[in-house]
Amino acid sequence: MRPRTDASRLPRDFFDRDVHAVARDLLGAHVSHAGVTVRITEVEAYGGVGDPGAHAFRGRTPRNAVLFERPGSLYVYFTYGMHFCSNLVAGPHGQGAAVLLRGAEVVDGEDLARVRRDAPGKPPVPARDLARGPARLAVSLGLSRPHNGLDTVAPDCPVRVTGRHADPDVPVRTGPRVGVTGPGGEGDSYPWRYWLEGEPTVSAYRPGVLRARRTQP
DNA sequence: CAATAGATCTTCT
DNA sequence: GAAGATCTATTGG
Repeated sequence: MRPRTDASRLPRDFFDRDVHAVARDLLGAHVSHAGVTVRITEVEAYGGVGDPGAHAFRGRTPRNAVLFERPGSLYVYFTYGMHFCSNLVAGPHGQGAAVLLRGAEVVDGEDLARVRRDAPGKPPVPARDLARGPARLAVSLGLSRPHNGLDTVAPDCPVRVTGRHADPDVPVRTGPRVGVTGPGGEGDSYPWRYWLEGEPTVSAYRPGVLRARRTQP
């Protein structure tokens, strides 16, 4: 038997490339943390400064500072008052580009993922929904604020990114990014969402919608 | 099944 | 002050 080649951590060079190449090649890769391993089936590319849909669009701020760290860094942000989403910073260094992890299949540690995802008194979450959607994925992996900024390339990093691109026989599909409003969302200019065709763990497409006001106009 | 509203709070303008 | 790279429950067809 040949030793498994997908057990090694993806190196800096993997991440220090164009964000679209990194996004495509992350499909089928594995991410492990805190006893759970997932296989990535859906991602989105965010181009950094110059990409109207990206957090880095208006340059570096305290919140998005990690986007400007070394490629391979983990950018975890808090949104909608209750959810965390995770990204892997891509190259070139300093541009602010990153790949949002949007959907994955739990391939190890399903019991742990279930503990994190199941709500008391409610029916159990179907297996395919454990990491379907960026916030659900972060919950299954146990990722939140303290993990922001971790360097996944480092040998001792608790977050491991392993494996390579997807099975060449499985087509990669592309489309507009989910939940992005205005320029950078729908339209032909930013079909920057990538997923593996036929995977049940790919999140449902939902156009960006402006939320209704909470207060009087 | 599709559409919508509510939850909840950080961030930047 | 307002919007946000979301999720869930609920309502309506």
